[in-house]
Parts: sequence; structure tokens; C-alpha cells
Amino acid sequence: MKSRKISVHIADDHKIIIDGIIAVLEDEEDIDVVGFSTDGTELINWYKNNNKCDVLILDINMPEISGVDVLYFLKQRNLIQPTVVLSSYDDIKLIKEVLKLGVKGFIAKRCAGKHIVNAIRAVIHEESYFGPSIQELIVKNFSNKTSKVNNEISQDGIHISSLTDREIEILKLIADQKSTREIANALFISVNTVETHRKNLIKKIQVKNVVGLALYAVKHELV
Amino acid sequence: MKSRKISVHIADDHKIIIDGIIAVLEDEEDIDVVGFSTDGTELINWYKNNNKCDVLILDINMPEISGVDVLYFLKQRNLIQPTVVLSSYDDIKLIKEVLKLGVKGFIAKRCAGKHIVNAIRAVIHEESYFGPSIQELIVKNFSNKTSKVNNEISQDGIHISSLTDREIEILKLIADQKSTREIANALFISVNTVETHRKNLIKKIQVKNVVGLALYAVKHELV
DNA sequence: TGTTATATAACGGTTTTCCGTTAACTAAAA
DNA sequence: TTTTAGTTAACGGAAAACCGTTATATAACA
Repeated sequence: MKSRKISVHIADDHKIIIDGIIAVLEDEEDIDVVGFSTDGTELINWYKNNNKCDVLILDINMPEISGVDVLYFLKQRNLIQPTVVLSSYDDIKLIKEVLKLGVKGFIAKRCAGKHIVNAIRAVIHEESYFGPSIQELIVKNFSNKTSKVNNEISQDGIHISSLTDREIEILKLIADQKSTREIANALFISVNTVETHRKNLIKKIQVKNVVGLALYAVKHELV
Repeated sequence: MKSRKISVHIADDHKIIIDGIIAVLEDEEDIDVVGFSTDGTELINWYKNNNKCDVLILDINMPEISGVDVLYFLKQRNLIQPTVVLSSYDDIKLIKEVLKLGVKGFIAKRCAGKHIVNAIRAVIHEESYFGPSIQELIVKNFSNKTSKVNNEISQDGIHISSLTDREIEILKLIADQKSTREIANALFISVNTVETHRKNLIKKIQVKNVVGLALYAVKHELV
């Protein structure tokens, strides 16, 4: 009656995390780590070489080619498969994006290792698994849906989900060292409009200046 | 003839890394993980409660109280002990700083897990252990000591070691969203001087504006 | 003893950011 | 159908950042 082991590929730019996850999974008899990648390019090449696994453990924040980029690559080739996404920070927008890409597992890195095991077992059966902090976030997001306090400050600062798409777009460009004029030209809007957006961002995020915006962008992995 | 196990405490704000290291160390019969902390405050409290371990595995980049802060705390209380420092980025200034604080082990997180085991075995015997990339960096730093190309651009951008202490000090304050006037007041120097430093920083680091400086500061864990 | 690196400071001019406020248009939601 | 959220836009004034350049003092180094 014993079925085949679950094969897992791990992608993370920190080798130490890969080794850690491998070590955690070694204790699980039904799970087998069949490969790993330390950046997005490596992972994509792994797929291009027709390698396969049952579950992909995917870090979002990798240099050059990010985890999200990899997911878009997989979607393009109809290779989307059971995946557990790892992220340093909770970000409801990111969760929504990877959810749309068919990802069912989502875990913050600060969570304990056992959650990875749970997540693997869940996604292999097409079930969803969210780490504890993510669950909270989703619940909060749903309950806030109709409330008017969406833009108010929570105990740990404003959440990125309260920024509009346009604001995030402009925030990214600011964090890319673009001046207001450059942003205006890039988006075909007025300099005044960009200034308004910047002003609103500074107010919403509650920082002092563009430096604060850049730090926020880094923290939420927008750069 | 068999001696006591080496007791280890692990401090890292990513629980998943802690669990990973624990799993890696589980395979080692002579090493025992006796505790862990997910931030600097927790770790300091652990020491305040008179807990002890043979080797401390210490992540540098933790929120609120950083690994370096913890080392200063330990130094103040003459509690400096065999320590392996973990860092996401190589930074010769950081290495020098922790070396001065008595740290003998230094590993980049991108390194494989086995290096941690090697490092633990080294520092417990008062020997030094540097991960592969760190070794390279140290060698490069020594060979560059007398050369004049110290400030030139390497393939992956300028290295933090080419910034002076004062520049790093000012860079930190800029990344802390302080204005030029605020920095001048804080350091009891002229606004003009701070502007000169900022200008030099932008030129040296090859960025466009303060946003670029902030990003650089984050990348090199100065914030 | 020159040479170099570092920290300090000044200055005039330009550009950009910052701040408050107002307002029009649109699409979606109550 | 009003209300709300989001995007767009404008304006005037203050503050800050940016840029090139120059210059002095000091300490360390060759």
C-alpha cells in the first residue's frame, strides 16, 4: 500500500536555508529532496532540462530572477505545479498575486520549520496551506474589506495592502532612484500628479521623505 | 574518554533558519542545541537569566537589537564567548568590527550548512573559521592594502570598505531619514560639511540620490 | 619630506522635494 | 442614487538636495 515518496525541489538564494529545509525534511520518511537552486535562473534551467518534482519550495526574494518571475515562466509553459512559497515578509498583494498563479502554499520565513512539512503535504493534495501569520493577515484582510479603517495605522505600521496599484507603481520608481520628472515621463502623467502621489505615500506610510519610502519598498520586497 | 557535548544557542530572526540549523546540527553527535532566540532582546534576556552555552550562533541582521549590539552587550559584561556570526552579505568593515569584539567565526548565509558545523568545532577551540566567500574577501582586502585601486569600481559595485568611518556614520543617518540639517546638528559639524559628505557618498557609491544611498545602506545592513 | 587620505568648510546656482490645499473626473460600492 | 476610492491635476512657497569647485588642517604614510 505504500506509495512513492513526495519529491521536492527547493529554491532559495540562501544556501543555508536550503540545507536547513533539507535537514528538516530528512526526518520525514515520505518526502524526498530531489534538487535545489540558489537562484531563479538555475531553477528555470532545471525545468528547461525537463526535470520534475512533486512540490516546489520557492523563495520569492531572489536576485535577478525572483520567485514571482519563475512562477510566470512556469505559467507560460503550463508547468504550474504544487508550490510552497517562502517570503520574508507578509504582503497581501503578493499573496494575491501568487494565488492567481495557482500557488496553494504560503509560509513566512519566520515560521517554524514544521510548517513546511505541513504545507508540502497540503499542496500535494491540491489543498491550501498558509502559515499562521499569513492566516491572520488573510482574515484581517477579509474583515477589513467593508470597514472604513483600512487606511489607519496598525500596531506594526501601515500594511502595503492599503496602497493602491498606482501608488505601488510610483513607489517602485521612486525606490529605483527616479526623479519626479522621470516618473511623470515614464507614466505619461503630470509632474504635479506624481508629486501628489509621493505626498500621499509619505503620509500613508508615515515616513519623513523619499528615503523612508525607499526603505519601505525594500522591506516589502518591491525592489 | 568521551567529553561533554558542545552546547549551542542560535539567534536569528528567521525561525526557519533556526530550525534548519537545528536540523543540520542534529546529525552531529557532539553538538547539542540548548536554546534559541528570534531577536536580540530575547537573546540578551537569555544571558541575563544566567543561561550559558559553549558556542553562540549569531545573526547580525536582526530588528531592534542587532547581532553587533548583542556583542557589545556581552563585551560590557565580560561575557564574550566562542561565537559564529551569520550575515547575509560580506562586509569587511563588519568582519573587522566583530573580530575586534572577539568573534572568531564568520559565515555568509549563502554558504552550505556544513560550514556551521566546521565553524562551531573551530571556535570552541579558540580557532578562527571563515566561510569560503569571507576568506576570499579577506585575502582580497589584504592584497589591496597597499594598492591604489582601493576606491575603484569592482565588477559588483564599490565595496563598503572604501567608505570612511565618517562617511558610514553619515550614511547611516541619511538612511535613518535625517535631513542634512539634522545630521549637522547631531554631529556638531556644519551643514556644508554634511553636504560635502553626502556628495562624496553619491559619487563613491555611484548612485543618483539619497534613495540610492538608502538602498546601499540596507544592502550592507547599516540600518 | 613630500604625498595621500580624511574631515572640515564655504558658496552660488539649479533642481527637486516637501507641504497644504483644492478640485475635477471616473468607476465601483452602498 | 448618493457615497466613496482612486487617479488625475494645479499652485505657491519653503526647505532640502544636488552640483562643481575650492580650500584648510591634520594625521599617517612612503
